Amino acid sequence: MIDAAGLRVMKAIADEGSFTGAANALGFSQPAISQMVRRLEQRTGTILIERYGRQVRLTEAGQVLARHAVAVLAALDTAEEEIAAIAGLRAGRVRLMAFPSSSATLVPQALAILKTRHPDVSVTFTGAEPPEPLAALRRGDCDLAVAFAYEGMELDVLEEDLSMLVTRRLLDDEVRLVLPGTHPLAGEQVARLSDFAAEEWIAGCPRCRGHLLTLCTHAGFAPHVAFETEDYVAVLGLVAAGLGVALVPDLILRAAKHDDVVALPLSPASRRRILAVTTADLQRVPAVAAGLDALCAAATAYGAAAPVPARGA
Amino acid sequence: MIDAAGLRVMKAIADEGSFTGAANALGFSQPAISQMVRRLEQRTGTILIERYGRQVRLTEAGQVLARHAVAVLAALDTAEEEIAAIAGLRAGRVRLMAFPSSSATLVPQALAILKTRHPDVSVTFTGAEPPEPLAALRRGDCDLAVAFAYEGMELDVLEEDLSMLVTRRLLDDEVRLVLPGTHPLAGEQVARLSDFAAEEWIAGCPRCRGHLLTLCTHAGFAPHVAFETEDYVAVLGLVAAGLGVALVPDLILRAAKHDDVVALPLSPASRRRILAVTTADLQRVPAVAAGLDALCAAATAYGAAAPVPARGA
DNA sequence: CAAACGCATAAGTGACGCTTATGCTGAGGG
DNA sequence: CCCTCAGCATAAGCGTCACTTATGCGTTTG
Repeated sequence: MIDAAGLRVMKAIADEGSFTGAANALGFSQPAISQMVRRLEQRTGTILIERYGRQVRLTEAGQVLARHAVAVLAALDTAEEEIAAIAGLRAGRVRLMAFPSSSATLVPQALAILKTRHPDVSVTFTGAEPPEPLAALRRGDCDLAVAFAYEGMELDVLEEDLSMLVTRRLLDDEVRLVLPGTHPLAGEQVARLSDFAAEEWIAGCPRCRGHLLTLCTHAGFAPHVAFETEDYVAVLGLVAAGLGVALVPDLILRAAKHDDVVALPLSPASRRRILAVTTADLQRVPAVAAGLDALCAAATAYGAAAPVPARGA
Repeated sequence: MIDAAGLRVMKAIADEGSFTGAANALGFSQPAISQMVRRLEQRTGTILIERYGRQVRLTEAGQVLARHAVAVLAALDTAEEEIAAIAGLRAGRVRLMAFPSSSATLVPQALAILKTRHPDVSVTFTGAEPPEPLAALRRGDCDLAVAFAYEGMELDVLEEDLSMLVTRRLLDDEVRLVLPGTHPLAGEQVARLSDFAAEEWIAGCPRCRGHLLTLCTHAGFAPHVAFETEDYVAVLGLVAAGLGVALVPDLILRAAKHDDVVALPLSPASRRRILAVTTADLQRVPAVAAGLDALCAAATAYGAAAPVPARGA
């Protein structure tokens, strides 16, 4: 019934004291104001303006409208400003979720970059096991997720479902074989899996374990998995203690170094692909896009840096 | 940029959880909602709604809009309600002004009627000498005025300027000659002015004095005005004390009776016309119209009542 | 796997609201 | 006292905005 335009007109008339003045102030022609007022009057069924001679005055009802106009227009302006702030990255929010082992390296770097670039964007981060980040993304509880996928897996059923989501490739994380420094093959340049068929194996997260099994199957043996833990620091500790060997992604090795272990590139090489995931719509939200960019920047920084040497520093 | 309709749509989507639900709630078709959202999004330059599969969710910006929507729409509703209250006489204001001698009789009666009929309409009354009520009306400081005009005056210059104002005739107030009860002519049925050419005269307000002079001129003499006061109680007191005679309107005699005086009808009769005055626009304001009606009702009540008897009760 | 549900898109159309042009009336000045 | 200016009202014209119906495509559900 009453719209913002009408209120704006009433306020302009109250401020300017005339239809012509209001028209100039609002960038309309004078008849436009006349018509607007008439429409308002017949919509409200009340006379809003008293025409006396060639001056106009607001009636009580007109003053009511003009008074409410300031509140309504102010609220509208506030809303617009908040929207503009979100659009201009002077505000806004990104809710990031990632698998735990990314939390040590890539994510902190990305968060730091984002904070530097856009200090007013608020970021929340939650580490969670797959497929929780993507589930949260689908539920709307998260704006941006970091996921990974082992490449070369024949069975896509093991991969997470990426339908209706958009991904951005962050970096290819080379998987290395970690063995004790005292191991006979610790001096090699590369590691062939078949040479370790008789070893005891230490497996990481469920999907990493699946990847291990797949690779070993290709190499012609079934690994004997002696230990299983999602804590990669523990994995390295176990290896250092000589309790077995493990496949560990390079990204983790950079964060969790261990002096007593050696990490050899695999031959043939195997990588896991690390992806940023969001939805098509959220991708266009400035704060999310900024978060995405920050992740990419952090990833390229890692990619540019030399991979860890085979022998622990 | 953002209008009330857009906010209403955003709020409806937030409440209903779907475009279709919002469309039903607002009485629109579903594509109308789609288009509105798209328009809002390209106007704000921000994505407001995240379409995931066949469900829709508000983005942060969308939530901002929905949140402000409740405030803005509530303010709009409040404004509409206030206007409706004014239109429905559940609120509103009448600022009444009248010449002092009306304050004792007509105006209190009218105010009582108005208060009974519309208890929620707020009335303010100010007594003021002419032409102040009409000046206030022109300035916009008053909504309704009570004025009077002596009829039969050749010179309209003495009357108040009624241009650009609308009037409503309330009642014709007969002017009587007031003389002491002990006066030789106190027993007559009517009074001929020429019989009082030698009397001392007591005059009322300036315009009443003008009227007196006009009437006496017609009667062929120039009155000797011994006293002048705007206080009609004082006039009656002076007459009762035998200090002179006076012309006093019937309306005043009803309020200010005095046992020791006699009020005779004039021959030929003379009346002053009492008018309600307002502007064409204010006439259409419900509260003003109600005030006008109340004045008319009070006036007809007075007209119906028998005029005061010649001899004081 | 089929049906249903929900949003997006396209085309059409009606009406709402702004513009220019003009008239009328009151206010101010010569 | 008349003339001119200023300001609101009205009329006619027209462009555009927004809502409608019809349809398609995708996802979800039985």
